[in-house]
Amino acid sequence: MTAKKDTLGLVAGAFRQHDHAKCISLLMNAARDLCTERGLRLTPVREKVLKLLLKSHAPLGAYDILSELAASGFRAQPPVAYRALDFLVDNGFAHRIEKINAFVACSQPRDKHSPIFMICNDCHQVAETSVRSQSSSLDRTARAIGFDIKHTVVEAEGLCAECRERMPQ
Amino acid sequence: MTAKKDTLGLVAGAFRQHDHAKCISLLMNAARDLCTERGLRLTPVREKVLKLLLKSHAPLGAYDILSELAASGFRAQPPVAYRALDFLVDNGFAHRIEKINAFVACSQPRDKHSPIFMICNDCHQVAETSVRSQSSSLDRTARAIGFDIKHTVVEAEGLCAECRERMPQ
DNA sequence: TCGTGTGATGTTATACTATAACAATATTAA
DNA sequence: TTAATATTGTTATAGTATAACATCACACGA
Ligand SMILES: [Zn+2]
Ligand SMILES: [Zn+2]
Ligand SMILES: [Zn+2]
Ligand SMILES: [Zn+2]
Repeated sequence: MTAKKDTLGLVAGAFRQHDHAKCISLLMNAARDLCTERGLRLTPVREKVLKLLLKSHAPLGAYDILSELAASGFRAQPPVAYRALDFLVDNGFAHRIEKINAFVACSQPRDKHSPIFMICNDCHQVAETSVRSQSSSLDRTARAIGFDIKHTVVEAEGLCAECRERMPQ
Repeated sequence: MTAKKDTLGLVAGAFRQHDHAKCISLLMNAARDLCTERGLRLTPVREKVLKLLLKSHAPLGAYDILSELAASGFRAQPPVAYRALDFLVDNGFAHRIEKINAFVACSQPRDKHSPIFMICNDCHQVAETSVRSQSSSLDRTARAIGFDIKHTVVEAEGLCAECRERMPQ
């Protein structure tokens, strides 16, 4: 019960009322600052892709991004999108969602974390939460068998609370 | 500490010494029995695909399976492999591993479960474990935000104990 | 300032993964 | 038997991702 409070604190914007304009500018600024701090280059195409990901909390496929880049006057061959996405993912500004071959902006780019995604099959929005703890089944099992985890994928698909309430019956 | 014992009990064959011939025949028989019990048809192509998946604990891509089907005289258009795999996955005889677009035979086809995969980047074997409990971070978070989970993807990639020991230095 | 090395982008081509659509056949049940 | 249903055969195409190599931009020491 007390744990839930903490967990809730980590729930990203999607599925929750929030000031999304503020959400966007906050994350955009965070990215700019982090790049400066770390000597990374947030080039025009990289910045544009991050902006596209931040526009909503719905995940975008690489080819969705490619179309939008083209519409904005960028070069639009697949490697352009994939390279920008690789940069954003490698540096923690975005995550790849394996289940749906899509990408979302990270909601906590400052903290190293293992993201957990809840993918709503109805509204197609995605909520990001994360675990910093070593208490997940995954970590416990890995330790038990001596497996050294480099990266984790934790995703759930189903219905978000809002869509469930809106459901017939 | 006591929990680890239970967790270990769920670890599948891969990464552990085991009688793999027995492992294969056990799972093959389980599939045949379950199909009989449930009125499912383990047709030749479906049985062949399951055999291919059971041959090792390494995951196979759909097109790997397609080649092997062709080599065994089966028709070899993509839908043939995908349909057989869909049947096996839908009925719990195999799982899809999202991170690597590949398939493995399930190691506990009798029990409904949410599988967890540990994918070794060196030997490319995969160990399946599972959680029946509602105690994972995923379940706790889902309950906290009212998200209704239909399916989960939990995968870790890294190095298995054996490969880590074999590593230079 | 000029090279020079590094990283980033441009571009073509291709590889890999998956499904739509419809025809043909086999199985099951009325 | 016949009709409904499930499975398989086949062609074509959609969707996702990367290899390879050319060119360009920028940082930094000479
Ligand atoms: Zn927002
Ligand atoms: Zn994140
Ligand atoms: Zn085995
Ligand atoms: Zn399983």
